Amino acid sequence: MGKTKCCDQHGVKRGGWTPEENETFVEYINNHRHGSWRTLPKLAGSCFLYRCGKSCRLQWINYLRPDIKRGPFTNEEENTIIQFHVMFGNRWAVIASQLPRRTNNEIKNYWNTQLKKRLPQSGSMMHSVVKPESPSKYHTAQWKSVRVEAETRLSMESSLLTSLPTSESKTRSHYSLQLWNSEVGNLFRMIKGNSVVCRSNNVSEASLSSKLESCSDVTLQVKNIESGTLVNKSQEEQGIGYKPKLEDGTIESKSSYYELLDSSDSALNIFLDMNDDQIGSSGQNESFLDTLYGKFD
DNA sequence: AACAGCATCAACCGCCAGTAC
DNA sequence: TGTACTGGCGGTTGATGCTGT
Repeated sequence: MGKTKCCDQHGVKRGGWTPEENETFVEYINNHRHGSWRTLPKLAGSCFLYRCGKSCRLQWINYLRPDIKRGPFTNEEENTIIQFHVMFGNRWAVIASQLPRRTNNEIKNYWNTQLKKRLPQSGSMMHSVVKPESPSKYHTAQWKSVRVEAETRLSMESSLLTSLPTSESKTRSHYSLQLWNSEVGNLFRMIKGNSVVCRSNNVSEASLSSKLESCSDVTLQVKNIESGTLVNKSQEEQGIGYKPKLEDGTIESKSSYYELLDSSDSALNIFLDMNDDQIGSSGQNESFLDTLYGKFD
């Protein structure tokens, strides 16, 4: 539907807010509460502002609200951001809800200017996917192809699931988070529309980059997506056996590889077994997490 | 001291979903 | 039921400050 830009009116001021404007604005809000943002400047009349309501709202939420915490992010806040970004991607509002005194904008800026730079660059994991004509087919095809790809790469991720101390791994939320943080979860999120570079707190940059490096060694041939068949089989399907590289460049033993494959395959199947209602929007709703938890109860 | 390039962050833009009419 | 309005969100931009040469 066509919408008029709220700031297209004549006489609407733009740009940075002056201290006087801020002061008057806060005073007005304290006396009247904001009500409708769009009508606020009119209601406020000549006492302040030739600002559009949207600008007022933003200024209040991001700058003037009394409960905003300013200043550098603590390590704890940083970890929270990273953790939730892994789970929810660029859903700043969701992440901000975990840091109640921080604003979406602040978190977004902090991510883009600080945290993002520290993350390793992901390779093009979807490079071999053939893009069908319709979005729904594309969605299905992506998921199918990534599942196949995942099956060739699970060994690298499985160690995350199997290396936890027993006591820790028994905590369902921790395990679920671990799973969600895992490459399987990452692949799943990519299909759901979040192209997020996954970085678990439990994975060092070195190991992750090692993983990504080894990923590039795996050639994936998934062409006939509609029929669900593989035109060209990958090496391990031909019995050659894919051997993940370790950080020191050595090759992981075949036996451990196959042991690990099992657990991650199960993990992938858990995601696959969930329907869209359970998953919700990128897996952020509570029923999704409950469903996920339920898989381990 | 002057300039260029980079980093930061406040502010804006466009889109979307919910809601009122 | 369709349209318009509003609030909210994420992406992007531009002004400003900082740093290196």
